[in-house]
Parts: sequence; C-alpha cells; structure tokens
Amino acid sequence: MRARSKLLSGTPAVRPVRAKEKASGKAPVVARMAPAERKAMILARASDFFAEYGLTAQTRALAAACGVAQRLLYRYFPSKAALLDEVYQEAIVSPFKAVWLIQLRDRTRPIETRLFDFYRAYYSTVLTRKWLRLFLYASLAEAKMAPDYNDAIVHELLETIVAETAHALKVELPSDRVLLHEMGYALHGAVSHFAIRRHVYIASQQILEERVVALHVRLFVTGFAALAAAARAFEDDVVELPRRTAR
Amino acid sequence: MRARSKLLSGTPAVRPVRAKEKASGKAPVVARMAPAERKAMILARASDFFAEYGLTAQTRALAAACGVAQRLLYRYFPSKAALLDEVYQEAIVSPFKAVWLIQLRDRTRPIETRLFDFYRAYYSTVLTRKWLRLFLYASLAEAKMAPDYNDAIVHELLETIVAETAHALKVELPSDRVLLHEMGYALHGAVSHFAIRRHVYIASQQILEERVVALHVRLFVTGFAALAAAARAFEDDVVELPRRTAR
DNA sequence: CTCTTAAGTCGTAAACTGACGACTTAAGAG
DNA sequence: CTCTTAAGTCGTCAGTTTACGACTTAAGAG
Repeated sequence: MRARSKLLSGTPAVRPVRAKEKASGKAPVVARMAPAERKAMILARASDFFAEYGLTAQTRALAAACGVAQRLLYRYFPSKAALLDEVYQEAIVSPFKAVWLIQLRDRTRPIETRLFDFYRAYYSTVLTRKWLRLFLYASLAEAKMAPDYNDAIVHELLETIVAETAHALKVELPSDRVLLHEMGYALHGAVSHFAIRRHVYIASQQILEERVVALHVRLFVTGFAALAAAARAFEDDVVELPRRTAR
Repeated sequence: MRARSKLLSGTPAVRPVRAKEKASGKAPVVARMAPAERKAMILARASDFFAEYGLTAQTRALAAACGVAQRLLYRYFPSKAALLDEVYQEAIVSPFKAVWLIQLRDRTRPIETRLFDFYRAYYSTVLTRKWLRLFLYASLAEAKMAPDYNDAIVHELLETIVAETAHALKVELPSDRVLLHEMGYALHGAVSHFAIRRHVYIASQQILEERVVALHVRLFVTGFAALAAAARAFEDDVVELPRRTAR
C-alpha cells in the first residue's frame, strides 16, 4: 500500500515537526561517534545479526540492533551487499591465527599434543556459532566464500598437518596434493562436523568438547599409517580423474 | 537496488512464462491435473526450488518454476510454512532406507566392506546436493529439523555401526550412549563433511567419491580399537557434565 | 559564544511478498 | 451435447523492504 498518497504527493514541505520532547526533560542521548568507531560497531553487530538471522535478514532490524536509524547504515556502506562483504572479511577470514601453523610445526612436541592443542584452539576460536553460521549462510547463497577460504587458509593447514604427522610417525605420503588434502580432512572434517552439530544442528551438547577433539585426534594418529597406505595405493592407477560436472 | 546476487535475497529470476497468446490462436494449454498428481508435482519442484534458493525464496518464483499461477499453491497447501513442512518430510526423512541397517548387521560380510557399501549408498542417496542444502537451510532457520532427524535415524545408525565394528574387531565399548554416538560420528561426520564440501562449499571435486569413502572407512576401522580405548577411559571420571548454555 | 561540519534522523518512493476473494474454463458424467 | 464440478487464473490487499533526498543537531575549531 502506497498510503498517504495524493495529499502529500508534490507537496514536499510537510513540516517534519521533530518532536524531541523537551518537556520530558530526558536527553535523547544520540551518542554521536567518530566514523571509524561507528563503522566498527556496526560491523561487529552485523556479523552477530546476520549469523543469527541469515543474510536475508533486514537492514531495519539490524539498525534497531545497533540502536541507530536504518538510514545511517547507508552512510557507511553503499548497499547491503557491500556491508555483507565487509562482514565476511572481518568475521570469516581474520579469526585464523598464523601462529597456529608455526606451533603445528614445532617438532619438539609430540604430534598428538600439537594436533590436540591446535584443534582445541581452532574449535574455540574459528568454529564458533557465529563463524559457522555465517560461513554456511554465505556458502549456500553464493558459493564463492568457501573456495576462497580453502585456498587461502585450509589447504596450507591440511598440508602442514599431514606432513607433520607423517614425519612424526615416519610414514610415506602420496605425492598428489588432492589426496593429501583428503587425508587431512579425515581429521579436519570430523572436528568441523562436530562443530556444525553443536552450533547448527544443536546436537552433541552433552559431551565435553575436549573429549571429542581428543577422540578424533587419537583416531587420526592411530590410523594414519593405514590411511597413508590406502592413499598411496590410489596413486598407482591414477589416470587423470574425470572432473565432476557441477550439479 | 536489489542486491547484486539474486541468491542473497533468496529470489531467483522470475520468468514471465505465463503466455496468454490469444492473438496467435494457440490454446493456453493449461494442462489440468488430478489433485494428487499436481500436489506431488508441486512438492517435487518445491524441494528442488527451496534447496537451491533457500527457505526465504518466494512463492511466486516457485509457482513460476511449476508453470502454474501463484494462487494455485494455496489450493494445495494452506500456507508456505505448511508446504515447507511437507517438503521436509518428503525430501529429508524418506530417502533413508531401512534395509541399510539390516545390511550393516550382516555379519557374514567383513565390517570394512559393510561400512564402505553403506556409506557409498548413503552418500549417493541421502547426502545429495538437494538433501544437504535443505537440511542446512532448515537447521539454520529453525533448529528443530536436525534433532528430530538425529533422534529418528542417525542415533540408531551410529549405534549399529559402532556395535558391529566392535563385534567384528572384538573391541570392548564404553557403556555411555553419548560416547558411543561420538565414536560413530568419527566416521559419519567425516563422510558428511565431505558431502558438505562437495555440495555446499563446492570443493573437493577432483577426487572420486569412492576413494574418499574408502579412506575414511579405512581410518575408522584401523583406529577403532584405540578410539574405543580412549572413549572408555573417559568413563572413569564421568561427573555429570554441565549442560552447555545456548549462547 | 558563534560558526561550520558532518553525524544522525525522518519520511517515503518503488518494488516485493504472503495470502485470498472472485472469476474462468477444462473435462468427466449422463 | 449439456451440465456440473472443481482445477486453475486474475487482481488486489495489507504489510514489507531496500534505498535515498531532505532535514536536524551535536560537537570541535577559533
């Protein structure tokens, strides 16, 4: 419904009458902020907001969650899509800490300890409710989120994990990178799926997360030699696998 | 302006298919169908449609995809929510085949073969693009989809898998059901995460799915005894775990 | 204290969305 | 062929939703 219509169309001066209630004596408390500060505040709220309600949630509700007018969002971001892009960058990519890779390569410590400590940290810092929900919403809607993240972060992580485990256990690895990645995913996928169960499926709540991580790491380390042997066996009859057609 | 990505707004391009063409003299070709048939047709299209564009996609676009008027949807379903409920039932719950559980319990066959065959079938039949995307969209939006599915289907599956593997390998299991489930998830989660990578993240495309399943099954069977031992060790100091507060 | 800048709000356009009353017409029964 | 039923469509209501022009006003500079 257009509402209002005829009477006002063409007559711009409607006398806005900004009833600011001086009578009440209460200060409006607009809390004016510096641009950088305000933008950071909006981004922080936006990542929580869209993680919770999905990327199709409305800018009005986001503005309400920020305690500002909806119009203000458009002073800091040209469009909702641009806002979402910044949310991705801030909430998806930046949580991964480079130091983790260095610690994973610290061969003075047992491999199982390194893996356990890393995945506890990764679970707590990256695989949070907010991160997972944003990542899934973005992947379902656009499909380019996850491949970028994998190329930028996960692949190097998987290669590190597999290389370090192989070195610690004196196991020979296959040479194919794709195969190495899948080996790493045996652990990475198991932990990631646990996080999805917790934060998206709302399941697996009754067990301590350290225990789950410990179980998956134990399985991985124990079966690693057999896993590598099975992967190497595939390389004998590698004949340029046909690429799956998308969908 | 509309977001640059149509998927962001959950809205596919609506094709103006409704051609009246009285001028051309061609019959409108309304293709009148029997109610049961039409309803099944709408449900089939709807599961594809909502899997692709999300549960927030619009009824007008769905009607266009069905080649019927939007109004017709409301002859078969009282509301969009009711339509979605039927889509869940038809597309999420029904693909799981009861015979799989029976085959998993067939102790005349090696456990690794049983697991391999089952997860190949489960991957091809259940963990499809459509199923996964619907399941994720529903879980992200409502939170009661996954728990129901887990209670109805997954828990029994996990218990069967763990029990059969333990029997085949003569391994003693922990008594706690939650712990048994997490053991089973070591394999189930790894395969499920692979499917999510393929169908949602659009990654891990360059390796044959049988190989991935074979790798995960091999790891699981090889490390199962150690996994069970680690799980049993947790039972000594079970002290009524505190329930996680939801966020 | 006054002036200037820009942070922040208001109101609304234009398009979108779920739902439904009223109408049209295909197709099986007799 | 006619009649009756119900499959299917049109048009629209009422409430949303992104985006933006116009305006208000807090707060630092001099």
